[in-house]
Order: sequence, then C-alpha cells, then structure tokens
Amino acid sequence: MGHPGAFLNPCEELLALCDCNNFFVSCERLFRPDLEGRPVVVLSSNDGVIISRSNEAKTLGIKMGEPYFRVRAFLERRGGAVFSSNFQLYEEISARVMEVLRRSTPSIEVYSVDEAFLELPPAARERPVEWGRELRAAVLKETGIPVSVGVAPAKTAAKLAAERGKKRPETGGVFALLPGEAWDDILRDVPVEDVWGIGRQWSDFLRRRGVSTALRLRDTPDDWLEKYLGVRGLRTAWELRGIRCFPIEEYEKPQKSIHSSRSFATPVRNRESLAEAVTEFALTAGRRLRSQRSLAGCLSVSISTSRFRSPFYGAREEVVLETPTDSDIALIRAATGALSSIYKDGCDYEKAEVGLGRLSSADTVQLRLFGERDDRGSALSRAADRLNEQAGRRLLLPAALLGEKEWRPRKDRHSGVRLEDLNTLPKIS
DNA sequence: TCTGGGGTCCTAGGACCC
DNA sequence: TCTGGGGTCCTAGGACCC
Repeated sequence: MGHPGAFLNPCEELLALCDCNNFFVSCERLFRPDLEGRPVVVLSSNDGVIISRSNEAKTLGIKMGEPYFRVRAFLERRGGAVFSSNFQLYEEISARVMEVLRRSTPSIEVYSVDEAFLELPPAARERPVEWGRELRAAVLKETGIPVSVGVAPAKTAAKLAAERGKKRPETGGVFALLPGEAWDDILRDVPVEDVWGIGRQWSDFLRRRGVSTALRLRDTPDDWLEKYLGVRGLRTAWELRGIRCFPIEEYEKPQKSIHSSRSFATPVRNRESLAEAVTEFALTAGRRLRSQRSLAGCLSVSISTSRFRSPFYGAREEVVLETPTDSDIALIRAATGALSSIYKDGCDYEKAEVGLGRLSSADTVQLRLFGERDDRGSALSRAADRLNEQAGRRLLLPAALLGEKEWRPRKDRHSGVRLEDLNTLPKIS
C-alpha cells in the first residue's frame, strides 16, 4: 500500500479550525441584542427548513434541517424568534471575520462561510491555547461574532477540538488536541458519526462492524479502511493518528460548476412563469461565472414538482455550448431552449435549477475550429455587471424579467437589515 | 397548507486505442 | 467453440461537506 499523504511529524506543525458559533443566528443577533437568551432560528430559502439555531433552540431539541412548519407553533409557544435567511448580510460579516483571522496567521484557508483553517504561526506552537484565546477575543471584539477554536496537528483532529471547545464552557471556546495521553481518551468519547468526513452511510456501515468511536476508526487497519471506505476514509483515519493528509489549501481555486436554483412559494403551472424563473437563475449563474473569470462549456436545466407529493415529475436537460461563453444572452437562450424540451403541461412545478459546467478560464480561451467567440454578448454582460454593482441594485435586466414573479420564494421573516446597516453598529472598544 | 441551496471528490465501468 | 492485455479518458452515481 502506498502512502496516502505526506507524513509530517505530529508535534512539529499545528493548525487551527476557527468556527463561528451558530453563525447565521449570531449575525441576526448583532442587530437584535434583545434576542440574547431567547431561542432563535434562521430558515433556509423559501422559509423551508431550519439551517441555524441558537443554543437555546438546540436545547429545545430543534434539529438542523427540520422543516419549519413542523416546529413553528412549538417555537412560538417558547417565545422563539425566527428569521428568513439574508445571505448577503452573512457573507459580508463573514468577510469581516476572515479579515481578522488573516492578520494572525501566515496561511489561511477559508473553508466555508463560517469556518477557516489557519496555520499556527511558529511562535504560537508553544502556547496554542493562549493564541486561540487571543484570536477568539479579537474576532469577538471587532465583529461581535463568537467563535470556537480547535488546535491540532491535522484538520480532522482540529474539527474535533473545536467541537469540544464549543460544547464545554470551561474551555472558554478554545481547545487544543495535542499528541499525548489525553488524545486517546478524547477520541474514545467521540461517536464515529461525529468525525469530519464520516457521513450517514459510512457511520451506519462502521457501527455494524463495531467501529463506533473515533478511537476505533483510528485503530482500524489500513487495508480494511481502503477496501471499504476508499482513500478518503483511509486519510481520515490517518488524520486521527495526528498525520496531516488534507493540507491547508490557501489559494482559492475557481469553482468547477455553478448552480442557481430555488423552490417556489407557490407551485408554478404555466410555461411563461417557469421560463422567467429559469431566465433569472441563468442570470444569477452567469454573474457568478463572470466574477470568477470563467466560461461555461455546458448548461443544464432541471425542473421538478414536489418530492413530497405524487405524481412526481422531474426532468433535466443538458446542452453543450458550441463555444464556451459567459454571455447572458447565450446562457439565457440555451436555458430557455433546454426548458422547452423538458417542459410538460399540467404539472405543479415546485423547483427549477440552472447549472453551468465544463468551466474554463476566460483568460485562455480554446476557440473551436468553427466556433466564433461571442465577444459582444460577453462585453455587454460585463458592462451590466459593473453598472448593477455600482448602483447596488439591478438597473439593467432583460425585459423578460419585468413580470410579477409568481415563482418568487417565500421570505416572510426577513429582518429587513441591509448591508449599509452594518456600518451603523456600535463599535466595542 | 408548509419539506433549502450550493458545492467537492472518488470510484467503477464503458468506450476507445494500440 | 474459440476470441489478449494494457493504458487512458470520460461519465454517472454515490458519498461527503457546510
């Protein structure tokens, strides 16, 4: 068997996971300090399911991903506060948190909107917990967002450490999992399904074979792991041995695919409304495509009725774009064309999606032999991006989108907070 | 009545080539 | 009835993540 990753002396280098606590709820609370101590939840798009919970909501037993309609009455009785999601706001606050983190590390990987991996500066290796506490205090002071910090030799272990910091108040939100005697005791306490990289299918499989804790996973023989869980499962076990297999990926790579989709507040029955939604999603995907300087080589459209009702109808059509493009006009044309080949009359459509794939760099275009680059459409789209960004709203949009948007997702509980409001927050000094 | 949206990586198997 | 042995590329589907 070969080596699944670079071997690093476990004691030499350390990294940290910095994880924002209950991030979306914490963002909403910045503007509503009166909600401290009350159960608060944030809902997904279309107010569908719960995607962020305050500690009080967790204590009430409300689960991640729980459909909102099932707990609405319960939450009301308990004096809970509910918010529709406001991703623009969360992304802006996230950027501010990441700025603070960036200052305290030689190398950072922004892993998600609320998490980052940081290489510990060499001087901090002797005092990881103190370093973590300083980091935590700096983020709280400058952004108002509470975070947990976990320090360990490898990412998978750092995840466990951060979780421990979050769950145990006596740690002050910071925990270092360092090779030594405590290592085994801590891993013994962690159910295997709580290990980063071990999801539902794998944890069921492992438990059936008696591998029920992180410690047992760590001590499972390599050949067995590779046979049943593949190289990813093997790397996860190695990381639990303190060996770094997933390096910090400092440089942001362009995405390989871009998707834009929404569920509709009320079912859409007519072709025009569905085409309008698909046009909207193509525009959203196109804007994100251009912002990472990519061209799309193919585009797909999916439509479906509700998964929870029968008869179900769902279909997907993919079209190869003869010349890779980032032009809204080309994307919209492809999307509406694909839609017409799968649209079926008489269905109650609940969701649609536009996906862009086979992305390539806009800076190094591969021209097809008989293809012609659509420079005008591309330039027009970029000009629209600039105008709309300067204006802070959409000044320029296709006439097809001037309609009533009967497909618009629900957002009944939006706080109404706008980006500008961020600058009105009182500063803590 | 009401059930999110956005990604990544790995692997197995088929097509195709020499 | 018999009908090789590799290698590479591509894709669909499954698993995972937040």
